[in-house]
Amino acid sequence: MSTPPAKTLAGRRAQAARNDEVILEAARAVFLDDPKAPIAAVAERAGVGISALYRRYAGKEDLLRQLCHDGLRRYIAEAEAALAEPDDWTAFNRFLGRVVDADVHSLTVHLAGTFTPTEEMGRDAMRANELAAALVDRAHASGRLRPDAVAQDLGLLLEACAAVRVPDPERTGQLRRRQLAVLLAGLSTVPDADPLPGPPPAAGEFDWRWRHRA
Amino acid sequence: MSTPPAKTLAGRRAQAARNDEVILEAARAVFLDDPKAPIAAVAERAGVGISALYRRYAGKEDLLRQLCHDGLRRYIAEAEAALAEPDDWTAFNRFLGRVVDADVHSLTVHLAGTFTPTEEMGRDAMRANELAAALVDRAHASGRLRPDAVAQDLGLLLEACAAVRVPDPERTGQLRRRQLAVLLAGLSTVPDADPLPGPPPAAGEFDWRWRHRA
DNA sequence: GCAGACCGGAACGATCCGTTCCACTGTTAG
DNA sequence: CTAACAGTGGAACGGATCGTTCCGGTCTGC
Repeated sequence: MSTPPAKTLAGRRAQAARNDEVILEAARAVFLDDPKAPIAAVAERAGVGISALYRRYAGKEDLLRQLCHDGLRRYIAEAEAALAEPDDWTAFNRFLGRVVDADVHSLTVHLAGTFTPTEEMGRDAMRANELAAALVDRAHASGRLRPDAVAQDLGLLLEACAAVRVPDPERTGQLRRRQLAVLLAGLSTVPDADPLPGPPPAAGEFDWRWRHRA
Repeated sequence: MSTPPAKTLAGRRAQAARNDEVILEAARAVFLDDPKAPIAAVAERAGVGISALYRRYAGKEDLLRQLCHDGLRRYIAEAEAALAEPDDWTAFNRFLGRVVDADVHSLTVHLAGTFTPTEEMGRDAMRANELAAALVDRAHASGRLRPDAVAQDLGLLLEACAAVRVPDPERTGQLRRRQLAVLLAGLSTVPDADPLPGPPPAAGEFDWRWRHRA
């Protein structure tokens, strides 16, 4: 037993293990393109049958939840990585660039509400918020972030970038980077700027995604 | 004949005429909230039966098209009104504020693709682009708009604002205004700004909405 | 007072999609 | 070598949704 031929792609077991990844990858691509896509589309994209999906996930909701949780974890990982960066403003900058490039936000936002979140997700979401707030604090400390920007503005910013969409995925990435650059410039300190209008976004105002969805 | 009682709200005719508006208003509200809402939802919101809808529109697609065309006309009207403003930068500013407040973009973007556009809409879309380009030109002339911003950036900007969404519509409006303020600050001229990355959005890159939608 | 505009809403038919089920295949344990 | 079986493809099912049609009823305008 145990890897009879040492080759990495032998046997049914290995094939199955590889399918694990293929399916997740396909699901990510498909649901990123259309959050309401049928499950069959995922199977087709992955080049497997529907059974291969149902063997791994209890149902569509289960798959969606896992996918979304992965996105959340990625977000946290990027935040932690950015916090290791010594320069405050660079950390802030780098973090946003990474998150936008990884398209984490689309997953999180467009999929939230299509499943009932686990408690662990709730905890992770809290941690994500804390990390983001820490990055914003440091950005404020650097003096490069305009004083009336708040942590929740990150949500707005990421949503804005995720909204950019053209048929070609690569081009989409470029345009999102452009959008991000504009937004970052808008959030930067300038001498004679008018203050941002209206009450700033509050803490709970974006968590509604993690709860209902009538 | 002709208005036997001079009152504004008498008779079946008047009721019918009023329904015209009520239905359009309901349709706007419903499809703004969910572009894939069933037609029955519009009828319910309007407080009328389904027949009242089908008496006025050949089908769902017809209603959607009309709704979207109205949005386009509103966009054009706002652009023309803004062009009458003497100060270049103020015109640019005012125009965007109005369009964001009127939520024109949501209609246009989320509904496009759900119907086959008429030729007149194609012409109107062209005119809209010309007017927007004129506003951008004037904004450039004022020296307040950063030189590497192009007309197509308006599309990106409006999309970003429309992406902001919370349950309460009024609050949504406030947050969009905030978003707009950040974006405008980002598009404003500042002395030592880094140039915007990547190739700028090109002319045809957003017209794909007006064509297919597999 | 009657023809018909106008309307409400039930009913229909088509479509779509999540899930189940079963036959099949190559693998692995003994 | 072979009997079990994990793993799979994909057809089929049942439920839900939704656009559209249709019919019976009501009130107006002449």
